[in-house]
Amino acid sequence: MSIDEIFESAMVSKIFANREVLMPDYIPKELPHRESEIRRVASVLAPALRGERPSNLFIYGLTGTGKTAVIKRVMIKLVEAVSRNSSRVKPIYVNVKQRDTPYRVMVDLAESIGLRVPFTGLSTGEVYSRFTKKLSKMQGVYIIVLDEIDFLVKKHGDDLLYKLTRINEVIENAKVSLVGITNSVSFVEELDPRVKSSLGEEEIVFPPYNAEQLKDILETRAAKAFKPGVLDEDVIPLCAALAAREHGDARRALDLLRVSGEMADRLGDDRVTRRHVLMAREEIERDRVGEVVRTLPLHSKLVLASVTALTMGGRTYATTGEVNSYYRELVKKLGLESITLRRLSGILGELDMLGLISARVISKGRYGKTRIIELSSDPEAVIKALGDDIELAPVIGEIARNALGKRGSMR
DNA sequence: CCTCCACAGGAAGCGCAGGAGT
DNA sequence: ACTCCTGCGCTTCCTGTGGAGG
Repeated sequence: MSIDEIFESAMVSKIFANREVLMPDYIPKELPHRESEIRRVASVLAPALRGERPSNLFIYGLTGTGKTAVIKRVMIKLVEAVSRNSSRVKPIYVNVKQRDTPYRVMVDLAESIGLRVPFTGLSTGEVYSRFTKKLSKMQGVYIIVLDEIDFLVKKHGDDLLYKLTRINEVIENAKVSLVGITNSVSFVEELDPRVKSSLGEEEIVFPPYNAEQLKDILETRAAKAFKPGVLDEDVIPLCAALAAREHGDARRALDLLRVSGEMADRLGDDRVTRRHVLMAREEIERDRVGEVVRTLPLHSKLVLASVTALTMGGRTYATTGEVNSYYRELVKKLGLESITLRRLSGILGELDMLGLISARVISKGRYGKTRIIELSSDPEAVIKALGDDIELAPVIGEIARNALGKRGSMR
């Protein structure tokens, strides 16, 4: 295929009419099965149009239940209403998971009102006071949305949150209300009671979608995204069913549908079939694993490599102690300094949170307490991603060969 | 019923890089 | 040039603990 042909075929898809509609950051006009949530959010924020401060709002719901889409949709509508109305409302959206330190969140907030702040070098307090100073001189209602706020609190406490809930006492003209969005319901219990009561003036819970509802969502999007008649009839139900298994995550369902389409496109097929969905599912998993693994620090990679090596072949799990001794051998081979057991234990916890491994603590009575560690992602994807790190090449090669050997002997 | 293993996981703090202000 | 700030990966020191074996 010539370059021209590649570009040509990339421009005219046989499958997609408008792929954008399936992208994670696309905010649709219609959000099926979220009508009542939209109404509630809108009615909480509506006082902003009269120049009053809306109540602070807390939104709970698992990932992919439409929290972000709903709040963004309402904000868009709010801004539209404002331009007709002449009052001044400014929504500020920060995804805390991507900016997961108090400092970076403050930087985002500051930048959103037109302050220029360095990404390091100042104290958080300094950025905060510049922020309030500027805000004092401004007019209007500011709605600060902190998405996935639990990540910030879990790692750095609720200090910043506490300050933000009290910001109205400090500033003069502008009014600020907060919208907190969280995936974890239990997280609220860990908050300072003052923060809890202030932030939870209004609360809305987003229930997960069931397979039927996911189907509706996929169908409305698919109607815009795909050319007519390219989807096999069992594609959407399959995407919906697979995502419903993952606690009704709409984002996963949409990803699956989009990647299925991309698969068909890439293979030059005219229709999207069940087969493409199954391929898409694997590809998504590989991508996720690859990306997470690649950004890991060196010793985390080594720990992961140890877990992988130990859990391949006959063994299904390893204990912390086993991982530690394997890890120390790897380190020795590479001529590096090893980390302590305490740190290794912490890394295992982190890898667990990232979903690369699954670890649960058990007691073996007389023989102590330990973690039972399993690899919860595709070993080949992990090895491949680890192999991209040149520093690890010598040891990964051996582990990979070992894995292939063991699999071969099992056949 | 008590012990004691093999760790879990909290707390504090260190050294470094990147950067601001003075 | 100097001090002070942050995040990050890490260490040191520590207390806590489920349950098999005595």
